[in-house]
Amino acid sequence: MRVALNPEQQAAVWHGDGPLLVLAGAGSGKTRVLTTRIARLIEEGLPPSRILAVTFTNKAAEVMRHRISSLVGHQPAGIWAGTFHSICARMLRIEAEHTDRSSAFTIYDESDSERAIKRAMEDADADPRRWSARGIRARISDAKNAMVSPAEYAAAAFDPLSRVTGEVYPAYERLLARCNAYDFDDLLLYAVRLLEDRPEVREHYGGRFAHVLVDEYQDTNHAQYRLVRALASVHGNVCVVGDDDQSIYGWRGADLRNILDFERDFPGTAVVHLEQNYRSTGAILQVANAVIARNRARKEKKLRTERPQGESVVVAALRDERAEAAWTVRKIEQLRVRHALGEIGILYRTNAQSRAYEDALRGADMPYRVVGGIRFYERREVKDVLAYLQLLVNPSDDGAFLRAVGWPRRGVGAVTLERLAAARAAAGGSLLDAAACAAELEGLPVGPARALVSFARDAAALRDLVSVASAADLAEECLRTFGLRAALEAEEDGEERLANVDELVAGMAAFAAEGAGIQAETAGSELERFLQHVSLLSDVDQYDQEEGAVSLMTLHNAKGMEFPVVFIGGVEEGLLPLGRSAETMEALEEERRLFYVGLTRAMDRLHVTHVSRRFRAGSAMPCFPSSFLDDLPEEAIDRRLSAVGGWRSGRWPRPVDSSRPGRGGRSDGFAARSAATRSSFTWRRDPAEVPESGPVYDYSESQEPLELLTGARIVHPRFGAGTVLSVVGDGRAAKARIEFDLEGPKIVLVAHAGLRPAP
DNA sequence: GATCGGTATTTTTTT
DNA sequence: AATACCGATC
Repeated sequence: MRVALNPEQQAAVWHGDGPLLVLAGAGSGKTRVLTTRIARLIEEGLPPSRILAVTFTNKAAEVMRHRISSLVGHQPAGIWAGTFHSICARMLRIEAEHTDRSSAFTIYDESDSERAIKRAMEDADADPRRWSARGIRARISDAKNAMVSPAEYAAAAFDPLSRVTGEVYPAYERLLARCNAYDFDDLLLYAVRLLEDRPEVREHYGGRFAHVLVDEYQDTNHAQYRLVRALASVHGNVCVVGDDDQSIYGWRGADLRNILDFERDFPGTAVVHLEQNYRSTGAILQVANAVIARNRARKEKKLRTERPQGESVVVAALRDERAEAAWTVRKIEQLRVRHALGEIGILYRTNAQSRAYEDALRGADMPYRVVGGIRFYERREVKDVLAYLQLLVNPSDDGAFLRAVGWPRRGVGAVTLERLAAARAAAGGSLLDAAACAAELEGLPVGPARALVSFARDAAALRDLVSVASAADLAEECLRTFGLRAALEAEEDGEERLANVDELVAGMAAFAAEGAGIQAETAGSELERFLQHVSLLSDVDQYDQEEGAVSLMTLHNAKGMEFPVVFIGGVEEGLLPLGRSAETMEALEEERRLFYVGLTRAMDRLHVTHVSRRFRAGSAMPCFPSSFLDDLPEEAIDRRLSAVGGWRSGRWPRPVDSSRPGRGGRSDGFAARSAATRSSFTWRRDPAEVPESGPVYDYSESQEPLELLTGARIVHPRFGAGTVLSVVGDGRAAKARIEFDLEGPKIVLVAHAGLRPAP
């Protein structure tokens, strides 16, 4: 094994038994350390099956397996490598007999879960008008990630929402158990329970895995921490790798304390710091370091690079998102001589931002790939087909039943389903069972009863084939038997949907051909394995970096990647940091880390853009440069100003941030331009400046933020013309009190009102 | 019981 | 802008 490693990396690779914490800065070669360490263990004779490697995506696990095999010269057969979720799912399948679910369980994604919550709310008599299923789902998810049981939750619930949640939570749990289903959070939760409550299971896995290695440890939540702790309790050989500066999943329950307290939780921990960056130029790193240095909650460190200073980081101010996208594409065209398109990444905060880029790229005939957005497996038609298949594998799955029975239309509507649910409540069993006996149900008209019985009969017949037929054949059979193909053909935009369904079937065939997911330990039908496989796929897992295509993705999805050329768009107050996150320090710092993650993806060239106006939620919003841009070291950046956008003076007006003292504040919500204490820059005319096209609405003239000051004349789409009386709050929360000429005084939410300046 | 059309509500980020 | 939900009509 010959790999060039620096002394710190070597220390991590050669560290023997006992806990190891690797604090690895961006681009410091942490994946390399992890794979080399595993390769070393294997070369020393440890069977791969005794290693557990947790990665953040399935893709990362795949890459890791590949690298290990090229290091040791053979496939690391039997190694457990995957995400927390897929590893837990696997464990729950194997150990199904120790749980109250069978190994054919369904995995509910967020939308399945929300539907189930709605049904649980009915069971718990929670008023659906008063409480949103979405909100309750989020609460329950938080509780599960923190490993709070329904009883514990209810006991601590005092405010009204918590009380309702406390009632829905147990009903939801019963419903999931009845459906033989787990939601995403359950996979972690129940796996931990299995390990913590069953000594024989814990000893089995603890003994089996001689080494546990976890990547991206800064993004683990409490349940994941407990899982690591339980597995490591037997041998203590746990190696975690992470960077507190790259923790970006706090909103999903990730707890920074896991990494900050690691040394305390695992006594005798050896710590290795990797601060040598091998990825980025000096300028890029200088900018990134300056940005992250502003965070208070972090372990002090400074990444260094031996690479040359390189090109300055370009900061460009553009007029709107179209100009931003056009500018980006122009730049890419210039860079194309030196860089393959596959070396270029465009990153942004929200998926909605991809649209402008896609339009511009398409217009320029430039190939691109978008990671994320509307996911393939979340498309309506794909989910519909999956529901049928799910029902074959797991007939207890009421969610799948409801989805399947509702499409295509077969004369079974809400009323019939209501009666069916009532019958089931009395008799027990699943909705599918109840449907099979629908003929005996009193008060049910013949039509619906017949439809239900025949549906159940078809499902039972197909179910008999599950153990013998291939997944793809079963899918085809489903499409035919239930008339799905015919229904899609009859739909107006059915062609595309049909194509997606065909792609799904092709995917099943490919899955079988690759033998993917075939694990000696996980028996079960091919269909069963396929379904569990796809429900845990992430966007990134389906992403194949292509030589000839630009990559577009959110900053979150870009974690762990690198590109020679990076563009980060929409670096504006309210978008990055997003929404109200500037209001609390924790949220603001997480947004800053997200920006930092984006900056550190770049190897050679980095571009940051912001605009002065952007369409959001249907209306044009004024935009100001992100406060994150305040900290950029002038000597490492190159400012560009397009003539059709940006701010002409070297001063940036922006909404007053009341949480930051020292800025001039006005009660009306906006800083006067003269009060903005920005330093002056020299703006350069940008060579790639975008020519005007089409009618241009010169925003900077007609609707500067000052226009929203008291006395400004505006036009509201519904209420017509009016005069601004006052403005309270800022960003998305800004509310304006406006005296309308015809309707009198009203308070409107600026973000939603779609106000225009009066002509 | 289905379908259509209106209105209300909504947007982070993802396993 | 896009979707979900609700109510009215067929």
